[in-house]
Amino acid sequence: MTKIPLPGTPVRGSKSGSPIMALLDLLGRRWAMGVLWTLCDGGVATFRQLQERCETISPSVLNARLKELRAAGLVDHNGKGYVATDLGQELYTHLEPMGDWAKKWALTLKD
Amino acid sequence: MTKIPLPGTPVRGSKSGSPIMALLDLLGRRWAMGVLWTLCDGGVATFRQLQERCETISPSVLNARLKELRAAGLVDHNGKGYVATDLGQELYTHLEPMGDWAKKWALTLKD
DNA sequence: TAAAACCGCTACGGCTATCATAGCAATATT
DNA sequence: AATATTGCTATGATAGCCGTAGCGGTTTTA
Repeated sequence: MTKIPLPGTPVRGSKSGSPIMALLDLLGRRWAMGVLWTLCDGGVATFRQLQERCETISPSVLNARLKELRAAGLVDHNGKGYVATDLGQELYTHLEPMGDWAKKWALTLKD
Repeated sequence: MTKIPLPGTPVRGSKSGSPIMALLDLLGRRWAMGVLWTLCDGGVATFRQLQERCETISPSVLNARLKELRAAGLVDHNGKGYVATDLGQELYTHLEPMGDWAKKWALTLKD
């Protein structure tokens, strides 16, 4: 079982666990942002639906990321499936503009 | 040598390499956002200065991330040291608000 | 009521990424 | 000529990730 990075506990880049470093540690794991993105972008989803939406994620990693995101209060599981919490949605509003930025980025790289 | 995720090439979560998935793959690597953050937040830095600022990053990983970020056009090296490009700075403007958000997040988790 | 499908996972073995530490060749400084 | 600084690279250990298979439980279908 992996250690879950939370503010106030030692994380990568900050022994005291500064909030931003804890966040970057949390999100800087394979599929962490992808799962949050997929969940916010597509709405409620069961474990297996999430798996499908992510196309190539393995269940063990999906499970690990979900545990972390839940512990961080970004994702929750109501009886029906996994959902982003208000906190998670709020973080997503910062993530979302990166979608448009990425398109521009793709064009820039063509030259 | 690791494959560098760029839009248009197969990446995690998208075989066609959709821009956002390429970006999430690029940034979803250990220290990727941390390096960009540290560089933008603290200004130009030599390899070793970056290493110090990141506190616990190993030179091999720093080197790997720098290669990727340079290939992605987010970071560059002028004779003096490493710098974020205009593109990199622009992406950072989307990253930066997460700093404040993270502080709020830290408070929320205390309850 | 029995079969089929779906639920959230977990186990496994193999590969890749990351880690900390040491050190090297080249240039700049003293 | 010696020292310090530059950007890395080598190494060997550990942790993370991958794909596949499948389990025990609930819900839906025939």
